[in-house]
Amino acid sequence: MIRVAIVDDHQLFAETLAMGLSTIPDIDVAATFGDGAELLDHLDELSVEVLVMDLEMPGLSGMEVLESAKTLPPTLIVTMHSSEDQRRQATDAGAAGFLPKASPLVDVAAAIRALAQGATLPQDTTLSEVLEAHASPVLDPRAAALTSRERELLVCLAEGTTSTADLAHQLYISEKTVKNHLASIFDKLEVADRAQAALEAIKLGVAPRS
Amino acid sequence: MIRVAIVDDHQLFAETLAMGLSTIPDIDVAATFGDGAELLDHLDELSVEVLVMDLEMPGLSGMEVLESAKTLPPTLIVTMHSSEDQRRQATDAGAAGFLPKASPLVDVAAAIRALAQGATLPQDTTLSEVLEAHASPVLDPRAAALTSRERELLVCLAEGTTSTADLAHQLYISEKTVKNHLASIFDKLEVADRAQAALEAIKLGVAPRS
DNA sequence: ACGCAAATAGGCCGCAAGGCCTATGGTAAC
DNA sequence: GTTACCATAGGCCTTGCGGCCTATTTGCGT
Repeated sequence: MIRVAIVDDHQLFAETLAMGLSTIPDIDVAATFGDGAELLDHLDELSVEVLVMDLEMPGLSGMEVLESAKTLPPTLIVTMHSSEDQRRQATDAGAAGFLPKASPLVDVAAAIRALAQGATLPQDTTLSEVLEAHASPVLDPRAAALTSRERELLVCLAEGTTSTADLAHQLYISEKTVKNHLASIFDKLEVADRAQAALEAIKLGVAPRS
Repeated sequence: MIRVAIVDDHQLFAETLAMGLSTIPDIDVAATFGDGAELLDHLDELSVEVLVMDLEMPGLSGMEVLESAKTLPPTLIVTMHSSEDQRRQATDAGAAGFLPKASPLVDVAAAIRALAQGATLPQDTTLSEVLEAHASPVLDPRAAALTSRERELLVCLAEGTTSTADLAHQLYISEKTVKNHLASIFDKLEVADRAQAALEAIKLGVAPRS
């Protein structure tokens, strides 16, 4: 779980980005702030691993935060007007990555993973390679232990197919096999029943959030 | 379920706004588009009830869309630089509402509900009253039939407390009562067991999405 | 060639879950 | 003051779930 803080003066953007990132199973949004001053007031208490910040902000701007604070976590700049100048300025000031707000969410997630591992984002054409290398979420060890068939079953479960008979029909296997798979799922996810398994599958990103 | 389309050239914003709005139980995001031309190409097929659009866009801007298209659904403008001029221009061109991107998500949701009912957002101080009037989601009739105690039980369920005994302890009631509540929940939500009830509770917004 | 894990399938058993019924005290509506 | 609904609680019964075994076939790695 990578702990992230978001700093952006547009509340709607900050809020929805927080929600979007929260749905990614290996990213946890610890807090969101409206400007740099707020951030610096609370950063110590939060043990944040990666910072996601806008440059344009009222009060303390992102640029000023980068320049003033010495001990920031690796910081990803996500900004609207991404000129070459800004980019250079920001990286000179200590930003570990720089993405335009036109990027898709998966790229932001990939960038966060890269920064969490101590990497910095290149500004040249190798950027897309770095992002692709970190494209897939780091699965929880419990979820990683699941076999492909167990994952299929979990998806059905999380979509509301809960009875043994229905699961058997939907997967073209016998009821006995369904129960076997379920038993090993319960074991691996450390849960007691179908209900908990379905909820856990969604939390871990194994099944989609409808 | 209010069907909404989002138009914004900043993919990250459009994507996360779509996710954020999707988590609101009475709002359904039918599609997102990157500029006005894309929107106009597909709008007919989608039967969208409310449009959420940025003004600043490459290609066909929001302003141009408002002026060119005659038969748009009620349109909410969500923009970054909200000057009085822009606001007047947009409403003159047919926008039914205007909010800055600094607004919280709940306000956007409230505005969408207002527009879906045919209202237009006022620009004066009565705006907050209108938003407050539409602040709470229009609950699914099935969820609306639940009693307060049944909702409490569903929240526990959706958070992973699935056994009768645990539920009884957590709510300070007997196991028998838990089963009674569950039975009426199954009846009202039209589900068969605890697993489906937990999933449905999250879908309907009765229980939080952790 | 061998071993290991996954996917399939079955048997057996005990307990919990879900269906269906009655009942009582409290409270809000009319 | 009567009606209606909610929250509480219990009994009874059947089915299905989950726990614990064994077993066969397939495929992958070495």
